[in-house]
Amino acid sequence: MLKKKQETKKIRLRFPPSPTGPLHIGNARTILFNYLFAKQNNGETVLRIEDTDKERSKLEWVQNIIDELKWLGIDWSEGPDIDGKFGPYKQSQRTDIYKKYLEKLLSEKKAYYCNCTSEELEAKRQDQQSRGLAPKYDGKCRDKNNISGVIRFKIESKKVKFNDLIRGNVEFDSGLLGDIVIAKNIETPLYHFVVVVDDHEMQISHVIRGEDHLSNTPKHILLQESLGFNQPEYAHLPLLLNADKSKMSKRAGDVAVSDYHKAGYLSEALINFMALLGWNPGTEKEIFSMKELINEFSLEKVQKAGAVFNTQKLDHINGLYIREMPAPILTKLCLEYLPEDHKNFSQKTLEKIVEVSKTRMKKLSDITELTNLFFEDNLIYEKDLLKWKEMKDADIKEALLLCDKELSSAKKWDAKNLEKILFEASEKFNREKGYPVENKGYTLWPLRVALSGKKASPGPFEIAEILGKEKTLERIKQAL
RNA sequence: GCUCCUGUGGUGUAGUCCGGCUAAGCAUACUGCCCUCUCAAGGCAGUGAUCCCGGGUUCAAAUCCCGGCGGGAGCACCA
Repeated sequence: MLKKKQETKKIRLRFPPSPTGPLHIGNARTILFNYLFAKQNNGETVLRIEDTDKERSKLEWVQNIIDELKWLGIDWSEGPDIDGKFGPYKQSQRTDIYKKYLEKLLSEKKAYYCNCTSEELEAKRQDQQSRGLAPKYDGKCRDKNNISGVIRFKIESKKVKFNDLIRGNVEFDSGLLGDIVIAKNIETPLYHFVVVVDDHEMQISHVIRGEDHLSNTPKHILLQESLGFNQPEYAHLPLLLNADKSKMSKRAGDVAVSDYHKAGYLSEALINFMALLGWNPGTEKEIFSMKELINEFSLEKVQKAGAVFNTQKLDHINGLYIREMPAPILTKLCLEYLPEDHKNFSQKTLEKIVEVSKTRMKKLSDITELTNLFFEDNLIYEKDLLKWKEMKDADIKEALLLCDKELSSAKKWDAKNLEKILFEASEKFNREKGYPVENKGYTLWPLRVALSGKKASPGPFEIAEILGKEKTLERIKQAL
């Protein structure tokens, strides 16, 4: 039945962020689902900036939203940056359109001016709540014929039913609502009103939004009915939750896409992870490119319960993408997390550094800590760290001396050859000292610590190859 | 308080519509083993869910019905 409607009607989705802050991760996920649904159905997408709240909306946030969406690989067919046939795409520039409909409602007596004071309203609200009633406007100004004040929309008391593509049939009693304010004045319409007008004007076919809007839907439907608009299809996505299961937008921590961007998450990984929050393909596959998501996404497979945003899983997926990434590209992305003097290193060397470190990375920013050993002139570490198991200090020294000697005469300076040389040295050393022959730790551990200054690092051969002969021998001497 | 949505291991989820094939699959996290000079990565294994609870229907229920309880969201001259 859904199919039939779609055949006759063009699929048009909208991305409606509000520029009162940076692009929120929950918002980004909602937009992603809109995007996937649109792309899959060959539909069009509209980026609509919901900036009717002049106090809180800022231009810089509009830019942040556009930048981060593009970074994520989400594009749109119409929007404030590229325009389109249903523009303008910032609500703050659409006042005339809203005004027209506002006047229509007013003249048809479907809306009216109200000049109750906020103190008065607040008192009534308190009273209603204390009596166990849902707080709602009592309709005092309904028939007063005021000519100024806020504009209220007359909500008729009835059962409002609609079909949600994810939740099925949903029913609300609009009698519990009370007349809602749809505009502060004729020039300043409010959210519920503009959203309904714009969705109609922009010919939006499907409204896919967060579950927090589920109980707002009857207001929108009533408004549509009064205005004579068609009703779009609705789908309400489960909310993104904090670890304590509260709504994620109410968290103070990292909730902006730009936070994750800066921390070094890859856009592909973030997209993959976000898609899995509330959706699954019904198979055991869980690594998806955007292209695959577009093919395999379906609203029917969207979960109904809220999904906790689990950073551990994000880290895992991100690590996976990092490991899969070709060295040149990964290196380029890592550049900004490397110290300034990385410019003294050749592209080839930087690639090697990244290559030997990438299995340890969860995020791009990890590269800083993981690779500082390659960029520092003098390593600072406790001499004790050089000791493998219960080795004697004298033996550590001897092991390092041996490494120094063998490496000094190495002809081919690459990891593979160095490994061969050092394995032989290790065997020789263990035999002389009476250590277990196969345990290479007696030489390799002191060597690796001498080269890295860390208890965990890439192997000594890789490090040596990257450092080069001169620097390698220098570090060994410093450790002695 | 009222309304609506929702409820499978710590987390994301499969299975729920069309009851039995799985006393619950996968992934993550955690633990251990293997690999190994270390840490990762990789391979293997394990801990962890009486499927929110209580009734009912049935030969049989995570799956159907009823009643509770828990969680969340919304009830703005914010969006």
